[in-house]
Amino acid sequence: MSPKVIDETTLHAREEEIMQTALEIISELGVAGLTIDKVVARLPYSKGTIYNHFTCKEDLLTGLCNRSVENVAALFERAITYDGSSREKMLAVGYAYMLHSQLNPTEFMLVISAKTPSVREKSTEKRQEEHLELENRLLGGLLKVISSGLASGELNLLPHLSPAQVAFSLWSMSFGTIALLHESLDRCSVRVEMQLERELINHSNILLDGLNWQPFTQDHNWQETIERFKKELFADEVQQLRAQSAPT
Amino acid sequence: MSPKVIDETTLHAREEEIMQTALEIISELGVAGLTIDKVVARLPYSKGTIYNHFTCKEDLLTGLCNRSVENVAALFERAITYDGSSREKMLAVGYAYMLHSQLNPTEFMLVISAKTPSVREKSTEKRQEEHLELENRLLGGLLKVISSGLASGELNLLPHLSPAQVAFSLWSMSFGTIALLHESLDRCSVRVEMQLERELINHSNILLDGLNWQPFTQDHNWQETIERFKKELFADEVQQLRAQSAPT
DNA sequence: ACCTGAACACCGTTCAAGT
DNA sequence: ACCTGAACACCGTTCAAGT
Repeated sequence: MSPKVIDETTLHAREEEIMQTALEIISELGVAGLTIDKVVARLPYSKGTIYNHFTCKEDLLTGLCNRSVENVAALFERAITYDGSSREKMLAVGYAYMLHSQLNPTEFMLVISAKTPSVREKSTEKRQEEHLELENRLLGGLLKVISSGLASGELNLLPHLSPAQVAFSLWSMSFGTIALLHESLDRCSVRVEMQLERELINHSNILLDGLNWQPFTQDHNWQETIERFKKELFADEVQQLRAQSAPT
Repeated sequence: MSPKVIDETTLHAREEEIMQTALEIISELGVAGLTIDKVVARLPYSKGTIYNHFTCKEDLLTGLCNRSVENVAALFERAITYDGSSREKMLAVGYAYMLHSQLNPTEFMLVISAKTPSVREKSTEKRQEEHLELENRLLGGLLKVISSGLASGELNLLPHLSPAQVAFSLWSMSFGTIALLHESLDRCSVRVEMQLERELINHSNILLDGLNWQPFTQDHNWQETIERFKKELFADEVQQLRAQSAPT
């Protein structure tokens, strides 16, 4: 009999199905609760088939992580289309990052775990390279906004700072703020009084002032800018977030 | 026969021994490589005894995390004794955090993992409360420096920012920077050109400028301040770091 | 060429038996 | 009162047998 060959798109759809199921399990039971047995139990495939797609559990985690970073990149690319000053665009990117982390708390956690050496070391070379490419895509968006700020004269860098360093400072700040205020992390008494949206905007403004990026915090109505983000860029996401936090 | 009662200090010493062994295993094999079997194999106690000290594996991880935060707190308390301006003291705290993360990369990773819901949920109430206390001790140090900056007039806050928010912005920035440049995390092409010490100082300076904390970056020789940190505050730690990175 | 699931090795946790 | 380690349930991974 002629050996059956499964076409690419079926394979791809199944991979997507496996990842979606794994994500659901992690949302319910945490990363530690993810088990290949449980994935198999929820799908019409056998263990062996899962292992045809992912070489090991960690490879599956890296796959999920990449899927999430891809969604973030798409959101960033939408953010920088905002019709406003370069500093507003930069803030839009930070806001997009925050929205994504709120809408997908499990995925945000996952990206952190997937960077852990124990996960990374076991993942496929292929999926690791894919991850680097995706991160570079993220940074590309930031660098575009930084160049346009420099070109327009709104951003006046101190001489010792490169555009890449500026991008990195913004990334560090956003990541740190979101990670520490992430709902799935412990709250200490100081953190409980913090609201993620408010603090992220505060931190961004402090940093952008420190970078010498005009208009400065006092010279612009940033609350109005945020309102425009919500309407013009992220209407769908904001609605999802409201639906999610509203009690049934 | 009179039942034998084991005295407190012996128990405490053994707990320390268990944690030290667990930390060594994690350094060698990663968090995922930690196994109670492996701990037992390296110590003269049985499985049951380990479970007398820690209710489960996650409780042991939280114990390790707390031990690490305690060391950070001690380092912070040393940092704020620096004989200089309030802004220099603040920078000293950030520098202390960075030094700790470089000297104890495994512990830094561990603190992140221990905040993960899957770990936290299984830990003892007692150890979780201990964790909150320790974090408040950390923040207490920061708040002291902020008050003294406000008192001396070196720090001029915009009206909408509270001292707690300032402390939190500095914490987020340092945490984000260290986490993203941490040796155990993935490097993407932009990150490879970054040096942790240089970037942490850059980021702190940008943030402190943005907070309106004098003297500003251009008005002071910060490299000199760092050199004084190395000599006056952290001579031991800097030496350890050199010994660690020097090839044998 | 691809799928299946029994089989194996390993690990967290418990607890009856010992001192 | 405390320790021990055999025993159990569960999980990641493999691979011989099937289609």
